[in-house]
Amino acid sequence: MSASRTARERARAELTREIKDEARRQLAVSGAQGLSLRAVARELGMVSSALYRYFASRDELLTALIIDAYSALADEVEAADRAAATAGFRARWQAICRTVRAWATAHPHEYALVYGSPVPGYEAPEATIASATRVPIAIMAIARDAHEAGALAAPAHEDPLPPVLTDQTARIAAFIAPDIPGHLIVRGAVAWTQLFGMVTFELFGQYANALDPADAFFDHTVDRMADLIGLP
Amino acid sequence: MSASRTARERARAELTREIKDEARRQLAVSGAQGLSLRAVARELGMVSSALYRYFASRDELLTALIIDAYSALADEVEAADRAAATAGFRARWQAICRTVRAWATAHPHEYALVYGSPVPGYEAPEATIASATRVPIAIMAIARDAHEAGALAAPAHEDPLPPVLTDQTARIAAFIAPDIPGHLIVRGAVAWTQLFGMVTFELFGQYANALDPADAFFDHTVDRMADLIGLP
DNA sequence: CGCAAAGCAAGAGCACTGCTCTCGAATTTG
DNA sequence: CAAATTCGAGAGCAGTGCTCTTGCTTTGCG
Repeated sequence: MSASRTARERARAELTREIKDEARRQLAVSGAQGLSLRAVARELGMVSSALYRYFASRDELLTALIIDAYSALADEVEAADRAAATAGFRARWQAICRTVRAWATAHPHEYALVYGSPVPGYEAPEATIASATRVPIAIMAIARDAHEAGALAAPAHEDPLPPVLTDQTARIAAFIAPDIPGHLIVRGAVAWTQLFGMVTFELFGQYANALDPADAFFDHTVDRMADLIGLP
Repeated sequence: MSASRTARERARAELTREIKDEARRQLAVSGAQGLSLRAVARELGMVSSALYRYFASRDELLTALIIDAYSALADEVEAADRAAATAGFRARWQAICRTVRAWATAHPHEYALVYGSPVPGYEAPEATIASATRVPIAIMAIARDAHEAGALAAPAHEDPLPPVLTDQTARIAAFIAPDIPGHLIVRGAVAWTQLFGMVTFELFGQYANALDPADAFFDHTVDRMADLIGLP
């Protein structure tokens, strides 16, 4: 039954994996532009048309790679967060930042695939969202934990948020912990944006000839953002 | 002389412009992926090989479009900065931010071309740098002007910078005004990164279903960054 | 003015791409 | 065992970037 089903299905699952692996390999070499279905098939010793039994189109293959990339990054980020759990809130935030940057540096083309320009004219399918939100959720979770522990420093400046932002942060808070104040969500979003803004700028060359190498600026700003959130 | 030279050269310049215009039009519709030399040539009523007299390759056409995009954005940003000159330092910063966001929203594919993933495996040629630095320079100039006017609020936190960062900020300051303190350059770079991080996240869909529409978050964070720099 | 030199568009052609369709062979299911 | 499904192979279509050769036009110099 399950063994008989695996006969074909297992071969299918394995080939699907091999296709993605080979595609990832090509991606790392030539980027999303250079990803050729025919080349993938050639490398796997099959003919190009056979590949369409596994992925209906090039875009579908890319979507699969996008989901995998989001998941791979989130796996590492969550693991780093857990590993730093006992070292304090600021250490968790620093661990997440370092992990994001290291992963992006190690897999620049995969990073570009998910955080760079959307590749064709296609919309990111719903399936990518769940994986994409894991990193910002991990960041917000630090803010929540610090808030619940009463460890957050008093913010410098607390004007009331505009109504739209109050609604949006409340809806976000509902996913993390309902009692997080809106201001804290906003500060988390700023830190999240700053983190990926830095990694993107560094990877895409905007810091060239000025803040490159960006290690010092990165570490300094990570601490700045921890201050902004109010982490001890 | 100059009139005879224009006979051919003017035709050449005009055709070069028409090619770029048509390419920009295609870019706006189908993105960088969909930019086809053959389609551009077809639309202009010429044969594809003739196009190679004007641009040696597709990448060279893209590079030309990149430089134009940087310049177009910088033109608008500098104009907005000048227009807000009398309204104060914070108003200048806000004007720049609004202009960047508006331009990016109006020209998403051109924005993606310059601030998204580097398109092929190609390095941004030196020629792009001059145009690319105009926006960050405009931002740093606000910090410089506010500093020289003695209008900056005292920063919250002033640990000495690490040596690498001191060197880098000193080298940047040399292009703006030598007496700007390193901390101020760093804060300007944070604000600059945040600005483009927000625009990129918004345009590429990372705020979808959470901070979208991002108007309120954007305006709020712009003010937050003005606070960070210390603008009155 | 006339003629060589340079600039130009056109066309054919190469090697490649994503994708479709059909056809036999293998495998799973009833 | 037979029917139904799944699969790989191959041919083929329309399109791509890019090269090279062939003539024509414009330019600049003697």
